[in-house]
Amino acid sequence: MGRPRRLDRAFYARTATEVAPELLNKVLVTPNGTGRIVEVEAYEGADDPGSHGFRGPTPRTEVMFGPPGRLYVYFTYGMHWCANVVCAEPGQCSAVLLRAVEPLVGIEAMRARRPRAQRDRDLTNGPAKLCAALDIGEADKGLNLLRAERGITVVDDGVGALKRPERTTRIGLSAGADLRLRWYVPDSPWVSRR
DNA sequence: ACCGGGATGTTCT
DNA sequence: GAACATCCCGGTG
Repeated sequence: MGRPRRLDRAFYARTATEVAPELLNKVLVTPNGTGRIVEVEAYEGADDPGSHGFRGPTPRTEVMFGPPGRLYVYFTYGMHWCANVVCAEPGQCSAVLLRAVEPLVGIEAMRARRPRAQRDRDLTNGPAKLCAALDIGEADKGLNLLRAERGITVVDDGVGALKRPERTTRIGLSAGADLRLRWYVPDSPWVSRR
């Protein structure tokens, strides 16, 4: 296992549907902690009624239409931040929602930022939970993962891709609920749900 | 275990 | 005014 390597532009410059399963087992790095990605969902553009970009770019979603390797961060339900990795070439809409990570570094600080979590497995097993645990929010909108802007990036630490990731429909949608664009690490206790 | 509802504010119709 | 890529809590079985 070599030194951790930052994911590059070529990795992200494909459709989210291609990138998403390959993001499993990669490591999300922030100044506030790190976690292994164990659950993701792909969101495409015009073909995907579940995507925020389905009806074209808006001030909120323009990051998803921009260059790959940026962070699309959005605010939802009046309370929660969620984070996506932007994929594909500029002009296309494609992004991968980070739904769950396994804490690796900084778990004590994550406990402090998630005081309601009774068990460690509840710290980061949801898209808004992991953003709270790692303090990802408004300030991180559009940041460049390729340059580790604000200290945030995704690295490959050599663990390797999953041979057989579990694949299901996405969670929490009405439109596009039939598309099977969710992947997770089988048997991981850190996944949001089975 | 499952289920229902409240919190909370931005975005879009 | 409705919907929302969510989370948390309190009910019941």
